[in-house]
Amino acid sequence: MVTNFDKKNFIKNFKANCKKIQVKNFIKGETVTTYIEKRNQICIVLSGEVDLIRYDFNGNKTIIGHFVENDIFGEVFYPANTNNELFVTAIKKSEILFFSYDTLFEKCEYECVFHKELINNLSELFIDEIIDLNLRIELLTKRSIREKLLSYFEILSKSSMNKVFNIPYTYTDLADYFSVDRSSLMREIKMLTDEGFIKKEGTKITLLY
Amino acid sequence: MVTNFDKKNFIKNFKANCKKIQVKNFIKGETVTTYIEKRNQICIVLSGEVDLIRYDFNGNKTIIGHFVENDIFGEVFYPANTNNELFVTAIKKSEILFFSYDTLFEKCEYECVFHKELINNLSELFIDEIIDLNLRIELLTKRSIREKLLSYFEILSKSSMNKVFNIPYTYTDLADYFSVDRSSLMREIKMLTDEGFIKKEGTKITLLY
DNA sequence: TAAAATCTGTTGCAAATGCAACAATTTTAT
DNA sequence: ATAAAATTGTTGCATTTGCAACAGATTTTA
Repeated sequence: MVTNFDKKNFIKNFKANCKKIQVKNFIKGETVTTYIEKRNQICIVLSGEVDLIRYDFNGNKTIIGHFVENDIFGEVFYPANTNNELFVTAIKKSEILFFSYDTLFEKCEYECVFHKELINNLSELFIDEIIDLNLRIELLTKRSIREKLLSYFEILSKSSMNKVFNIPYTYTDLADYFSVDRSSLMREIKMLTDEGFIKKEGTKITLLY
Repeated sequence: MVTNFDKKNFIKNFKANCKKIQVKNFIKGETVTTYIEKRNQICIVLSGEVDLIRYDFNGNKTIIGHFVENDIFGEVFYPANTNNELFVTAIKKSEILFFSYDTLFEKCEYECVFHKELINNLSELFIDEIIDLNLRIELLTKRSIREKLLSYFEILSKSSMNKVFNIPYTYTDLADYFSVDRSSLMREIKMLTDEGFIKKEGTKITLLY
């Protein structure tokens, strides 16, 4: 985090105060939204988890983004001109906040002081989102599955300040996050294990170097 | 763009009005900045072009980001815990605006009305950055070089509203943008040409379908 | 404008990755 | 609690991609 700003508390206030927003609940499997150009929708995950899914022309599914509590997503952030069908599905029971970016900077009917604060804090959410995306790019640009894995493990290890940590995804999802074949990912993990770089128990990984 | 907001004009005003910023000039090859954790620096390209470069442990160079006029970049946007050396180099004569994100929301000593506007517009810059990053991820997650090329061509074609368009990079840089081997990229382009999908004259591409 | 540097185009071969398929295990839903 | 669904682990083989190397073209610099 950039500042000491309390994201969670901000979102709670946001929800309580601003009349320009909607909050909806979704059960697992439900479609939260589809990305429709020019709607300028922004969403924030209040609880639960959602995936941003792409189906390409031959029906292949790719998870483009994975959003958890306090993450921000929406069609505003997505480039136009990519002719993919994009939609967001709840992968567990989720509570999502919706608003239109366009109306956000309009004067609030209650002239609330809250608005200025809100806009400031929105920047923090944006920055967090940019950081997440840069992290993903950092990994995606690594040239081999091995390099991707080692970089990713490095990050997990550093952020938990421990040589032992848990991968927060299933291996199936991790393969998708790296955009590589699952069996190739498993093979590489096996090699890293056999070569003594890591120890693996389920999704619990221990760095041995 | 999300709104009718005039980014260029905003930056000009920003430069003229706000005392919390610095503007510096760089010649080709000069280092603009290095990413140092916790400095919370944000930069905007006023003119010219800069590359965000990563050198990994075995000295391989990767262009992580390419920023042109009005693009925003900086250490604030970059995940901590990645132990890479990151720095930004001017690839041509460039004028760069610097400020610290932390001081941005502090009261301006001149109490300028400009500040509120500035913060609003900063969001637009952030959103543009997020869109760029999502576009890059969209391409990076395509599973083959062929798919990457076709998606990219599709985007260039749509945004120029023409079957004929120019790739705004050298092929060397394009390979790096896709994070693939240059000769493999050239090979795939040759195959697309031979199979009659595209016509190629230098970096000018014509879609034949 | 000549020399240096970079970029393009190409290839053969090696290495990495993807694909398909399946059994075993674990998780989720009824 | 049990059936259904999803995930894991594995392999052989096909395909894609990377690597190295080089000559020719183009661009940049002095």
